[in-house]
Amino acid sequence: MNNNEKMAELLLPSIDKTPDYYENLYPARELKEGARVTRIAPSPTGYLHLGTLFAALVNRITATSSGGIFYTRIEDTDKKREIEGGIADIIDGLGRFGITIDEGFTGADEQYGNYGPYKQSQRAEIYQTYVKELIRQGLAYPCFCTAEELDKVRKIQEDRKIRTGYHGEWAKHRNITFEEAKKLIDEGKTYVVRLKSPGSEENTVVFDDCIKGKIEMPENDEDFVILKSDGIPTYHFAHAVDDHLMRTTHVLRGDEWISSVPKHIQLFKLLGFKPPKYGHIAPIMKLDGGAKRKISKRKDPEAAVHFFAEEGYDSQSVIEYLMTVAASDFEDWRKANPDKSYKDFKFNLKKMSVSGALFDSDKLNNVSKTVVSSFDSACVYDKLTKWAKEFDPEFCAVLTENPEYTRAVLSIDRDVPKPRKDIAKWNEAKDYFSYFFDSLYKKDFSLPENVSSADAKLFLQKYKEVYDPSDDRQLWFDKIKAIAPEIGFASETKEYKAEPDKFKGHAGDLSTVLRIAVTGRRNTPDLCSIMRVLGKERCISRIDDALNSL
RNA sequence: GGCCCGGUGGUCAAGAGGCCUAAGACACCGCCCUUUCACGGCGGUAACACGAGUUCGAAUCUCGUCCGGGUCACCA
Repeated sequence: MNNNEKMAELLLPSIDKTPDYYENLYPARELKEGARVTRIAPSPTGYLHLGTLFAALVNRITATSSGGIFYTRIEDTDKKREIEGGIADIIDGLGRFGITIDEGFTGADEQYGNYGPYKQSQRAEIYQTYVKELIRQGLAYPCFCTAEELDKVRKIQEDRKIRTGYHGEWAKHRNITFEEAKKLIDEGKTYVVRLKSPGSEENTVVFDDCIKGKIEMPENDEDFVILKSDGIPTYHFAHAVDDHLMRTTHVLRGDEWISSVPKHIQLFKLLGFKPPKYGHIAPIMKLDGGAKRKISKRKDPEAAVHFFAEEGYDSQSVIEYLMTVAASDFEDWRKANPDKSYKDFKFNLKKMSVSGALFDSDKLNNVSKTVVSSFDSACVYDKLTKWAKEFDPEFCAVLTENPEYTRAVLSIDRDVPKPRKDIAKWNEAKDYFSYFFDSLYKKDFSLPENVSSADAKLFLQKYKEVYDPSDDRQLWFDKIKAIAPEIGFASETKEYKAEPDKFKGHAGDLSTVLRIAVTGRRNTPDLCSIMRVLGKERCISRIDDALNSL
């Protein structure tokens, strides 16, 4: 045994497998030419974040459109930051947004597939096998520096204004001998394993990013940590081993990773792996004061995807919005294919924005109105009551008290060829539909400026006499038109516009009076339909109420 | 500070040396349609960060300046 081999045995005595074992265990995937294998590798340190959802979407659609595989892997190598229920929240969250998972974690405790386990804490032995091999080849070594020592070194480097980090002559244990290591271990000292980087800052590494294009950076010369003192690898090392063994073809991740690519490429090379294609996704930004910054879990409510559920955005709306952010040509496609699933869109990573886009809630609302307008009333009933049940139980009780009635309310101007685009999120619904429910109804009889209270009363009086709930839309309005001239209003808007001085207003103003009397507001969907749903009794009583109050 | 990346209307963006007198979408404004509102249709305000250079010609290529973002852990 040479010294490297002795070192390997000293540090990882219990590892008895070799990389070959795993290479055979996880053979190349049999997929058709061009199929892309992608993944999302969240760490369960918090709840599902907008950025994670966005990355998942991009990975998902990249796999889908190439006939490939999209899988999930849990990166739980940092036990200190892990939170309870984190995995479930992330995986279930993706499910709620319709992101299907082909392989890997499909639930908090469920994993599926031939390339597992898909949780890094269950893969310690695999990583250690590869670390052992690196040590054997003299490409990794133990480092016994404490955090304090490392701090001190960095201070010195800062003072001397030289590049900080554990590299070159600053790599204290780079050439540690077997005997020295053994002595320190026998003394009970803890250590990490570092890569013995053969790189030099003088060299440049070039890679072609699927999203950002060609990027050049200095080669990595830092002896970064690959195995932490607890025997668990760092992200960098786990990424190389996992994405190789799981046969990932495209690593599409947040662009905060871009600066570590030289490390990763070096690792792949040293381990004898073929590097995947990288694509670095620009973050979704937010305006804070005057400054643009990455949307943050801690500061921004909309960073946690849960926020959208609370607001009552349909998951489709959020996905649709995210697609417009992901692909600059998506909106044109959508216009041409209004009824297709976004999954049929030919997604091209090259069309992705290179720099971060500001989160635009106006745009989200606009997109969402279109999405919601495509739902029929039965669908809206289900979605709305489901939302209300969780976030506004009182409203839910009101909605479900008489389901047939609520369905009729929801179908107004909806189950028609050109449905209204008026609701973006369910938390707007309570106010929007309030006048249909006596317990929520708030009367407000403020009249338009050109209608006197006397004329309004006169009109309502006359209208009551001819009101018939069975009238169709045409007849309904004809009756209002018929009354108009009797109180000095024009029957036709054109008439009024032609000679405004001859009239007090037009029939439209009178319909507004009726609208105010019946619904307490000036703007509503089609009043005739509303009155029909409201029923004669309620309409008459509200008109009477208005008559008394005006 | 070092290293990366990026700067086109308020926002998202098309744009690959002449097709740019710079698309489209959201927001905003006006008009039309109209029982109100919304939808829809038509129109409008509004942008190539700055300075040099290359070129017959630059939003597009080069350099510099400025500004913004990311990253420099036993975190991912």
